[in-house]
Amino acid sequence: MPLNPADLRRVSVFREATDEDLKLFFSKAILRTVEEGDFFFLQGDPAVYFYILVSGRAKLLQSNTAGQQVNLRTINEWQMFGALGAVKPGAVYPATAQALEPSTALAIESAFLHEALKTRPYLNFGLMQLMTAYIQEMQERYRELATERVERRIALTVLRLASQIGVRAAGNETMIELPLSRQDLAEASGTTIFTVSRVLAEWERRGLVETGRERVLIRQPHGLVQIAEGENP
Amino acid sequence: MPLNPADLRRVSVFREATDEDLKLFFSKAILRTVEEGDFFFLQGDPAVYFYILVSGRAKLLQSNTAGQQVNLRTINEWQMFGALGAVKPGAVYPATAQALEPSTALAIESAFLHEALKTRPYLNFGLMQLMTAYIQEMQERYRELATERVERRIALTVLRLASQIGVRAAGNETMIELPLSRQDLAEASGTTIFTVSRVLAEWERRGLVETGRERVLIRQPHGLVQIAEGENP
DNA sequence: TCCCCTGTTTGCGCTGGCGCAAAGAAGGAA
DNA sequence: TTCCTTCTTTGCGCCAGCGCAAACAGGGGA
Repeated sequence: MPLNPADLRRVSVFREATDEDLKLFFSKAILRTVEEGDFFFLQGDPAVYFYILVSGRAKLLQSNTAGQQVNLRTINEWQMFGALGAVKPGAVYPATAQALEPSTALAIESAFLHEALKTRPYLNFGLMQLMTAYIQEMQERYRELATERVERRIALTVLRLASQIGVRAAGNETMIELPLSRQDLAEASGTTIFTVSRVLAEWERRGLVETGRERVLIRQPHGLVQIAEGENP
Repeated sequence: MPLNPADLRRVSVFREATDEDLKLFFSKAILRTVEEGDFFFLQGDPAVYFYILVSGRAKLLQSNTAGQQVNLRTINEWQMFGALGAVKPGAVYPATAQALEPSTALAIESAFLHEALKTRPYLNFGLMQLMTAYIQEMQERYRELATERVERRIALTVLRLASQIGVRAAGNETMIELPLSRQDLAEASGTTIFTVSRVLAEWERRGLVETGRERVLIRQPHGLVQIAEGENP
């Protein structure tokens, strides 16, 4: 699959870019290929590059000193990640980026984006939009984690991930396929794989989902929405 | 206390502003006074204004449908808040801002900031710095909430708040005074006032803190750091 | 000074969800 | 096909922390 500068326009931040800018950024980009489970960067590394995921899927995670992990977000094709370093030169990545499948990404030096920001208002706006949306998502998730019970949290997480990285199941309008392990869901909803497993098993008994190894198929999105929102489910 | 445009320079975003810009923003500002417990804005209101706290103290909080609250951040003098609306015109406040003490703030129309951003790179940079720092804090807090036990979370919260809004106790270098109720601490650390009360009582027994009505005095910051970081306290 | 309001403490019981261990599937490699 | 690895399930026990209720205390107003 040969990439060309115009592909960059699929990245939200570059939607308004001129063709010249696209060429310029493209010429500065290095293509990096990463195996499933390997890392684009580690929490604490100097944030020299930012990335644009071209193919595959990745996750941003943070670990505490004991090694326990939480998933901060899941990255889809044509999304930017690791861009915080462009704002604060000399910063380190506050999280780790790990490939969920074999993936490729364009790597561009943060310093280059940093310079570009000075003269291109559309970039500033685009980045701020991204950051704003992300802040809002994190605030919501924080509230959910603090106030909601596990089952609801898992439902909210599954629905959120479905809208972000889910794909419609073949031959069906409403069914959504999620290629995530119990571990991934546990880390994304702030619980353990045991609890996720039990909750999904219960949902399967009720016909809401169908589960498999590293896979969740949502059969009745509406049922999950009810659990996620219901007053006393 | 008469305010003048130069005071705006105490706001991080305006540090690099020209004197003319300060005058301009100042001329657009309305001074709002708010009683303790009252609101600058409510979650869901159209984000027409952003604010700069001039005196007092406030908190940003979010509630879920059942009315349970979480504190997102505590706002000190000369900090901006409610500025997300400037990025997305037509947005609503994603959180509620409530005064912790009698407070005053300058209110400026978001649309004005939005326009100003188009021609003033320093504003873009300043705002992004703020947003970046806030994203990192939220990510950390999210991880803490997901992976740490209550006592450690409370210690982390108290230390964080101490650095953000604490004041040195009179006549002592290391002791820090925090004017927060158990309720505030519970909402900021994602637990209940009962648990906060019990934990603080235990710390007081150990001589780490001194507590009072809506007040915590940190006697041994180092002791709290140990709890916050200790492998197996 | 007393009263009232609001915040805090504490005892008690309970349970949601964690954590381990061990067994059970599902793929992949050879 | 068989073996091995990795992921998932399930039973079981347990306890951290929640939630209620009721008593307690501090501070401000009259």
